[in-house]
Parts: sequence; C-alpha cells; structure tokens
Amino acid sequence: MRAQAKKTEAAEVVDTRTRIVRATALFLQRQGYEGTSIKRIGAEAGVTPGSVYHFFPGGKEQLAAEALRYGAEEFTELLRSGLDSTPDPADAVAACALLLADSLRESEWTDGCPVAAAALETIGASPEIQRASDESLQHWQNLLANKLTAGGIAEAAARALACTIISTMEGAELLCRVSATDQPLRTAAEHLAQLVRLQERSADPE
Amino acid sequence: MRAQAKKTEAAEVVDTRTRIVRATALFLQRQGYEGTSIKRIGAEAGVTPGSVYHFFPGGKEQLAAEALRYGAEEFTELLRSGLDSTPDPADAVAACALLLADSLRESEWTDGCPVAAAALETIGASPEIQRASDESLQHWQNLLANKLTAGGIAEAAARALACTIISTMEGAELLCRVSATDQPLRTAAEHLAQLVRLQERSADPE
DNA sequence: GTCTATATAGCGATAGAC
DNA sequence: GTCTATCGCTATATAGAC
Repeated sequence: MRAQAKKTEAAEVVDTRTRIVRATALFLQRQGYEGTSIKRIGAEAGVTPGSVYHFFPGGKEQLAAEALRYGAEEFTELLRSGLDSTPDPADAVAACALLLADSLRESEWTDGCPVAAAALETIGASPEIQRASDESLQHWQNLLANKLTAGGIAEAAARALACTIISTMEGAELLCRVSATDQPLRTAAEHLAQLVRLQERSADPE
Repeated sequence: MRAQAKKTEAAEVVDTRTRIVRATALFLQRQGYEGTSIKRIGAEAGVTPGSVYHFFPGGKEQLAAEALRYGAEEFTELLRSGLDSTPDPADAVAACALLLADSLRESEWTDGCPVAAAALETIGASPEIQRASDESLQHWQNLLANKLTAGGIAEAAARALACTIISTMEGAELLCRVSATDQPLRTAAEHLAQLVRLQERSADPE
C-alpha cells in the first residue's frame, strides 16, 4: 500500500499548513498568545520557523488569528453536539456545559477555550485577534439563540439568554481550570437550565 | 503611622516595593503574565530591573503572584461596594455587575480582572500563580455567599449561587472587553438578579 | 516548499559598584 | 536600596541555498 493519505487510515495525514495551524491552536489553548513561540509551533508541527513564515507572511499575529478560528470550530462542534442531544432548550444548554466539563477534565484542565486567553492578552493591542475572538463568541451565541427561539422563546429574550450562557460557560471554565474541579461548570449547568426555564414561563403564561 | 506617607495628601507617596507591585498589577490586567516584562515594570515604577529583583528574589513569578493578590483586592472593594449598596441580595448582585461594567468602560476596556488573563496563561505551569488566582476567586465567592445567606438563602444554595455569579461576571467581562460594549454585563446583571430571586422563592415558599 | 543561517531585539536574571 | 553592566538565552522575522 502506498504511503499517501487515505481517510480511512488510522494515522491521519494532513498538509503542512494545517499542521502548523493545529499546533498553534493547541498552544493558544494551553498558554495563550504571548507564551507561544513560532519556534515551538514549528517544532510541534515538524517544520522550521522559516516554513511557518512561508505560509503566514503576516507573522505570529496572522497565524494566531487563523488558529483561533480553527480552534473555535472545535468548540462549535461541542455546542452543536450538546444542543442536538435533546429538544428541550434548558436540558440542551445544561448538556453543553456538562460536555465542556468532560472535555476539560479529559485534558486535565490544560486545554481550554481557544479564544479566552489570547483575547484577554491582546485586547486593544491586536485588532486582528480581537476581531477573530469577537466573531467566534458571536457565532456561538447565534447557535444558542437559534435553539432557544426554536424552543419557543422570543427573539430578544433568546439573544440575551444566549449571551449570558456563553458568559457563564466561559467564566465557569476559568474557575474549573484554576481549581482543577468540574464543580463550577456542573453548578452552571444547573443554574443555566433554571434560567432558560424561567424565560420559557415568562413567554408562555398558560 | 510612618513619617513618609500621609493619606490625606493629594500626591500619594508610596514606597518602591509598592510601586513595583502596583505597576505589575496594572500590566497583568492589561496584557497578562507572559506579555509583561520586568524591564517595563521597572520603567513604570521608576526603577531598574535590578531593584525589582532586590525586592522579589523569587523573580517574575513571585512578583506576579503578589501583584495578582494586590489587584484582586481592588475587585474585592468593588464587590463590597455593590453588596453594601442595598439590603436586597438580588439587587446587590446586579449592582456588582453594573459597577464592574462602569469600571471597565472607564478604562476603555483595557484594564480587566487581574486574575483571569494571568491564570489562563499559567494553568498547570505556575502553581504559585494558580494558587493565588484560586484564593482570590474563592474569596470573592465567600463575600457573595455571606450576602446571600444573610438575605435568607440556605447555605448550600448560596455557595452554589456565589460560584455561578463569579463565573458569569468573569465571562461577561471577557465578552464586554472583546466587543467593547457593556451589554453582556448589563444582561448578566438582569439574569443574575432573576437567578437569585429564584433561589429566594425556592427556600421561602410563603 | 523546506531548509540553514542569521539579523536584531528583548527577555529573565545576576554581579558588584556605590 | 539603587544603580550600571552584562550573561546566556530566546524571541520574531528575514535572506537565500537547495
């Protein structure tokens, strides 16, 4: 059999550019932006710094912005998975928080949100990264809002709820990782479900 | 009282060590841990790097841990101010979120939580900073829980609520700073007040 | 497209004069 | 207690061979 890539093979083969983006996304989740060097990214991807700059002439900032969007897509999948797990919006939101807790514990709290750390480090300093962060956070809120409106919650209330859900999940993730426990996200799951049910009742006073 | 400092003076006089800690706390809020250098800290404090190491032989890590606690105390004061503004726990919690929004907007979203950025960058890499972060987050939760129990909420429910309140405020701060709007924190204030009232009713079914 | 080699700068940290 | 000077290292980024 040839050495070339077949999707069915166990060891996935990806092109160099993708390996670089993946390595960057991983380090952004673990150490943020400033703590991640092009040299280490290259080493993880199996290339030299020169190759990194070949694909990303805009340097570290361009690479980070693209890796941030790449990593954000993974969290989008987690959200989709949680939201599709049940038709009930409140239960679905709780499922998302619990999935996140499981995912974080799996990496022993090392691999977190690809947006949070990099965004906090570069606010007001890198418009490129800030824009990518903002778009990811907005996208997640849209996914949630769609589920909530589909469940009968009014548009405005759904958008507000979606915003608070992302806020709470982001903050609870911080507390989980710092304390190395899943309690904050499990508690958040409970409270967010209560909050969703509260808006359901407000909108539908039968 | 010492001879050098008088609190009533307009231009506050502080000793070198305190100036270094303050400068570090400021940079931690703006750029996080990795993006802050000893050289810049010294420049901001008006001393050379050598002086910084004179006061902090443990280096950047020791200095950051102490500055983090120093900066956390400022947020403690903001929390106290919000909690003391009204006897009603739900209103008090909302007041805290709104005070935070005002404080962030005042710096044009540049100066954020002294814990969040540094903690996310150093999880699993600096036990010293991680411990200081954890203690600050726990302390804030204790302040909130006391207010909630004083308002008639049962101990366990109050602790859980306090955890979610800090989670939501931390996450909403991230969303506010990234989007340069106060909407996430204002929405969070509303939702957190609803959540507190919900536990009040559960505990006291009159 | 990937490499070696390097330019330039900044980093954390230390030694020792004053 | 504060300084100057510097060590050893790493950073981002570039130039050019292959």
